[in-house]
Amino acid sequence: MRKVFSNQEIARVLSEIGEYLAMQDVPFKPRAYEKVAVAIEGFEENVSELYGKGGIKALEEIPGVGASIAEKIEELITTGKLKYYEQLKKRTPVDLGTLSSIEGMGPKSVKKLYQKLHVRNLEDLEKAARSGKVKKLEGFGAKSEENILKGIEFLKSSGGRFALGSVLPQARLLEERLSKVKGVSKVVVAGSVRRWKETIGDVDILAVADNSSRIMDYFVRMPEVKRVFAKGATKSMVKLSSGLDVDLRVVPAQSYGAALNYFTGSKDHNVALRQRAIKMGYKLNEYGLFRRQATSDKRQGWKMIAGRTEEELYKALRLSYIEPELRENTGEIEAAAGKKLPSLVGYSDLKGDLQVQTDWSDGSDSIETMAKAAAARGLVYIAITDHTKRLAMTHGLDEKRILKQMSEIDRVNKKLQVSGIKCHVLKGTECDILKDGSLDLSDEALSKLDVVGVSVHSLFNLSRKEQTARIVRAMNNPHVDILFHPTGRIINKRKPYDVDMDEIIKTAKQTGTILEIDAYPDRLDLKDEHIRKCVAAGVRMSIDSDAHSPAHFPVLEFGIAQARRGWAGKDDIVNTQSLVKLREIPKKRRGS
DNA sequence: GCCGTTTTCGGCCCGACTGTTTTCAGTCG
Repeated sequence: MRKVFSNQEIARVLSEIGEYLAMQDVPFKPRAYEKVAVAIEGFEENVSELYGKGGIKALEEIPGVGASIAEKIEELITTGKLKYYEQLKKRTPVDLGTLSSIEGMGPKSVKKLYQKLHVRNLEDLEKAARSGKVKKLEGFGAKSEENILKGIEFLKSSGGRFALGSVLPQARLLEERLSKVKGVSKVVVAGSVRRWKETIGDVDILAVADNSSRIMDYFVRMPEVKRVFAKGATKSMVKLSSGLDVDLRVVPAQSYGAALNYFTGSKDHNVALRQRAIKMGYKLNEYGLFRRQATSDKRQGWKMIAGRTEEELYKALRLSYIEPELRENTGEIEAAAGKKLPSLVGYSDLKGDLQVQTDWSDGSDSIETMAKAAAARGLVYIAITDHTKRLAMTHGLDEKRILKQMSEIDRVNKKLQVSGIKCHVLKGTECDILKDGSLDLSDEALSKLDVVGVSVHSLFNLSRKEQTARIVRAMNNPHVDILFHPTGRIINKRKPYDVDMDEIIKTAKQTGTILEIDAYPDRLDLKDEHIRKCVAAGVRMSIDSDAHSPAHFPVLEFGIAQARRGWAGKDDIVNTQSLVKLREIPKKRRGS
């Protein structure tokens, strides 16, 4: 059978071609490949299937794909290989993906390190840096060597944990497939995936089956299984070719709830639950909740009183049901005992999206396409928030172009209305915060917009004091509505910049600035503990996709999960509001 | 290598920062 390429795989090949071309100082092409890689990664339809239906013509319809790249995609899909790519790789056979994921390492450095020191992968690089060879290279120095080691350290410290965004699709696929195995009545992904933790160590899957050997056989023989660590009647453990470890456990139906609870965790939550059970004279384990009972021969026995469902388990422990996102033993058990758990924002509560990029800057699609895609997902408004001129590489907008974009938005809104599509497009910006906290667009331009988002994209290394003052000043601009991705972190890649979040939250409260929960799975910024502080302080938040293509809107569920982990209710999130109500918020702040 | 409200050929990829340098290459957004 011919291999069906996922969009991610095609995108990875194209983006590596871009990096190889950048190594050789080829002008313009790297940007073309990089851009098309982003477009394909975010493309809604499977590109292989698209090719199957419409051939090379259909490929050329994809934004950023021209005759040359279409041919390359065709070759990759039909032969499983791409000669052009192989040749480039042969010239510099390195683990490009990993090496360039180190902050500060780009294609030129990778090339030089390979040519001078034969660095092919992370281990080679660490060895070379530790032995002091790197700093002796022309163009490198002590500081660069130190930064490389720091980068490696950071990569390792995020060690072995995968971003939820990459794990969840794999986990859902396994869940779906395992549930089709004969004799299986229930399959559910438990563990940190079910709690929507932002990074995942391994995947725990729970199944109820009348014949455990059948599902276990199927599990260890799946095509993507690279190694089988263990295989038994109730528990098997494997490693997938993606590097992910997956455990499967088969439990009896009457213990399903207790097992689900046990394997969902967190460990701290479970320990606290068991302590509560003991105090009540019970015993709690993965098989159920048990009450002590005298038996006829006077020995102690245990009678199971709950465990078929999680609901009955919590009820028997005299707790309200605790959502998986809250199970971290950070006060949820006490709150559940006192019936004081918050009513969390729901997965279908969002009415709009306040951060969306288009092809006016670094997005891949038009305003109209994005609006239609949002409408198809049930969103009734979106704000177009393209980058501003300071981010020149994204072709950020200046005052002149933003005026032009505003009239384009008017045109699109009219067109949507005529065709009966219920999604209103708001005029917005993702305006750069400059070094001193001033903004990249004039107040006059900002005053014309519906939604002004601001964000930091430069000078991540300012001192805590300077960085905080910079952002606080921006938030004090009366035109500013939202602070986008407030800490700037990229999960597993870049630390948040040093900023006093308590001060930011305080300023948000004073100025009425909304803080964003950027739902993009490698950002998830704000993180859960900040969200909880915002909820406590009465600071309102927005959950935005940061979509750069129509296929990105589904990431909103990650943002909602993050909000739930931060105990946020519907009213804490502004874009659960209707457009009419939403519009009142910024207006109030401007005193009009 | 792509693309067309400024163009089917000639733009696109700017500007700041870091670390290495002493005038600049590499990286990032």
